[in-house]
Amino acid sequence: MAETSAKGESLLFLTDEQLRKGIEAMFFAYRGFTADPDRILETMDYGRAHHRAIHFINRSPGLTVSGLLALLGVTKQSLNRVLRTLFEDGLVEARVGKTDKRERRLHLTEKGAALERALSDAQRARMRAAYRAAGPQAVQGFRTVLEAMMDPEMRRQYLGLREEAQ
Amino acid sequence: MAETSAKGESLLFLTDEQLRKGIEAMFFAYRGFTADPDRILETMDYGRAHHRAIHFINRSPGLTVSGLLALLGVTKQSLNRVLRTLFEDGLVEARVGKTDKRERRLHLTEKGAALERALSDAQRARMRAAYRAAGPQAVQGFRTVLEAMMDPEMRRQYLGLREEAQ
DNA sequence: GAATTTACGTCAGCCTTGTTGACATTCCAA
DNA sequence: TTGGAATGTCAACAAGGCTGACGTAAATTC
Repeated sequence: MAETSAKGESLLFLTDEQLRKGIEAMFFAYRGFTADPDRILETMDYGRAHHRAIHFINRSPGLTVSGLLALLGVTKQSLNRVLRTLFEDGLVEARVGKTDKRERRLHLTEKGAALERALSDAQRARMRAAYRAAGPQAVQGFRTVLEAMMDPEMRRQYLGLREEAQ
Repeated sequence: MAETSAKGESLLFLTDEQLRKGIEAMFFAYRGFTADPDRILETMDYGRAHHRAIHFINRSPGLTVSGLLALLGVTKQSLNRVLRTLFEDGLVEARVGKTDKRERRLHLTEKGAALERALSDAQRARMRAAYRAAGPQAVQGFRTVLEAMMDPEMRRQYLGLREEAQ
């Protein structure tokens, strides 16, 4: 992949110092990345874990619990604690699977969708500003490097998004 | 900034869908980013918080506690718990400041430096593989977008690295 | 039709890492 | 000399990870 650019021209970008800069960039940028939604969440009684669940349920309506578990990479006990509060507060609802009645298909309620919008609007605003400042070429590179940094299994999840909703 | 590229050519990279992909890329990539050091840390009795402290002390020997506090963005009580175990285990040592004797200048011991090397070797290996696969142009874009995504204060910290050691 | 496996929930307990609040010490600087 | 900065520390609490064990209903397999 990335056969395009002059890859062999110079390996200066692979020095330990360059890599360290990249590592710190990830650290600091991730803080910015989560800062805006975190501010919204803390006014309610939610945390980042709730945000992640809401995000993926919104992205793939009808997602099963085990599907969500695989995406988030946590234990079911941990996820359940979060899901329970989302059910109780009426942000998420579970519908029994049509073909397999053991499954619980997760959907956002109107209220849940509203929160999702608030959270992702905030997060997208920052992302949009960063993208705009950096330009399309940089965005392309950004995505390429991030994708290469994922574990293979996560990369599958990331790339195979479209076909795993119901 | 980034006056270089054809910025006005097309704004397709700013669609909500593109932004959502970017958001998920950050999420999944960050998991990969921390996975290797995490594996090493959990064999010892340490966590990610220890890693972060060790990283920044290594980068800026002689860093003060409050300097580290600012970099990490946590409370002193939280940091202190971590620092204490690092002192006890002989990975970090504190030297009283020369000019200001209230300050405790933090340094890695040989043992601490060894752990730092192990952790950053693991993390750099993944970063290097990603960089190599993506190519220098992509790496440039990656860094540009991440930098734009940081909070201004964090960007200062990130860019002003070199001059804050003792 | 019985046995097993799968999907899910739940109880209990533990750990790390974050938080707030309060208080003490030391030392620099005005 | 006095205020404030740099630091440590005690206590208590919360979020959100984890493991282990157990239960139930539905699907699947033998």
